[in-house]
Amino acid sequence: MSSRKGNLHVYNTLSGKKEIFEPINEGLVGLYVCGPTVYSNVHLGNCRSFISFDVVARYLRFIDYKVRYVRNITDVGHLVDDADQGEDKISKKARLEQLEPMEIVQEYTIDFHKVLEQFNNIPPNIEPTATGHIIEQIELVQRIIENGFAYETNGSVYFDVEKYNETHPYGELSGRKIEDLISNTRELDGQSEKHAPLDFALWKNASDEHLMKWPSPWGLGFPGWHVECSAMSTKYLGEQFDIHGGGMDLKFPHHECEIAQGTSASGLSPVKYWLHGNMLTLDGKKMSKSTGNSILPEELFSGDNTFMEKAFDPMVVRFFMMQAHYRSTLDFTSEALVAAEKGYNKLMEALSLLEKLEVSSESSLDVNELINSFYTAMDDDFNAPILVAHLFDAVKFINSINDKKATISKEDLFSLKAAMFGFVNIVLGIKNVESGSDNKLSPVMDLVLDLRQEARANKDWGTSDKIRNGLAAAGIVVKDSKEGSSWK
RNA sequence: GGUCUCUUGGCCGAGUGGCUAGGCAGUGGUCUGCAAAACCAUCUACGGCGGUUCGAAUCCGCCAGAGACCUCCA
Repeated sequence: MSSRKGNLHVYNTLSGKKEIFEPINEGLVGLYVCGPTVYSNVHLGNCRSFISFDVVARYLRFIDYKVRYVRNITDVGHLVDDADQGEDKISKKARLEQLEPMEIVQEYTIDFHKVLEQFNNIPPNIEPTATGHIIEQIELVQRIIENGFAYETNGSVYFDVEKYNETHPYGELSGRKIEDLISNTRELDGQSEKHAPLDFALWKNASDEHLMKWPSPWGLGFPGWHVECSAMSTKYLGEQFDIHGGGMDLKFPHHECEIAQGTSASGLSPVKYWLHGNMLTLDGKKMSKSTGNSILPEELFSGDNTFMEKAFDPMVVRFFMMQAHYRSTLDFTSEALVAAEKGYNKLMEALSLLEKLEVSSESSLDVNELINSFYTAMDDDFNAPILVAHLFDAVKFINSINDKKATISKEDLFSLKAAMFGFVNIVLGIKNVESGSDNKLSPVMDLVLDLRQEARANKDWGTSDKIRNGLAAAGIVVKDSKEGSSWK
């Protein structure tokens, strides 16, 4: 499997094209993904991003890389819009609810973990918090000042963008030119402290009413908007690491600033491959909490929402997301979810059928070629939708074998089982939702189906159909085949 | 206003110069006591106009529409 490593190509936002993936240290991958700000429940759009990068981490490991996956928890609020007078988002909510800021942080961190677990995401190896790395952030700011790329004003420290731009291209990630940025700058609070409107805060002086603040060489304050990711990625992955992921909406200014901070601190561009996931849309518009155009995972799983006509299992939602490429927007509609649910069930059916197939001396299809297509799909910038398409090729093949219209050899069945399990469960992270087949129900069902079978043998269709319809009403589907009846 | 991206069949969604994407839905058939499932076959495409090319959904230009970023946001 390790021979697969050289084939992976990833789309690097920095270069604007697909590049062959070659880690800085052979066999090892440093992966950093921007985590959530824990001042409210994560919505589905946030989840998509974390699920996308979960698949990235999973596939890298699947092809035998040792991955250190770091994803931060932003528990220091970032500045909000002008109306909030630069007030910290987390402390604002804390005062509104008469709670300690860390109480809020705790509540939503737990929620975040719970939701991602429902989506079957694998936790990152390190999940550092911003408040736990204030010292590292201060040290980073100091280094940037020492290198001449930042200055202090009234207890706040700002990054000197124009100075940086003299030697490094500010805007290289998001494809912006500094002249355009300057001409488009809006008047924002605190601008009078800056030498130039484009400069951004590395450290902010805290007002008296500010709840979250720490001592620093520049007085009491709190870290600026972008330093935490730079400080923590450097600490755990080094001054230069392989992959940095995040949503498209973080490209500018957040990731642009991270590049500027990292480069001005160490002299090295911090990230080799920048990967950006696209937005989840609802009614064709970006899912966003602030516009009310969002849905919480819980609401989706319970069906308690105004957008969807029914409830959907987390695994169905995850499968739905896998049918779209991570760099494309994905529109969330009830109709599309229903379709995905059916496709998901079909895939799961085939997977369990794999355990019962009869083998032949030869295979009527090139199984190695089929399995190879799974790898090829994922090697092409984690193209999960293509992988899913090939998985359905396999589904068709499996069903045909079951119908005695195709054959598979013992060796090929072994390989196919391993590959299907590997790509569906391990790579895509999709597991089978157990449907009522618990210990107590099972013998009861055996008895019921046995009775029905007797009725059918007597051509007592009335009784037979009554049983089937009754079970259907209870959500249990009975399927008859030549070998007997089964249920789920 | 600036920068960028997108527009694929009933729905979702891949593909980026010639070769079936796939899922769901539809239609016809096989199987079945009838269903369901499955299998086989089949239908509905590349926003509009022009250009490059032997050939374009795919490259170029213009037009229309949508979206993202420019401000915390995955």
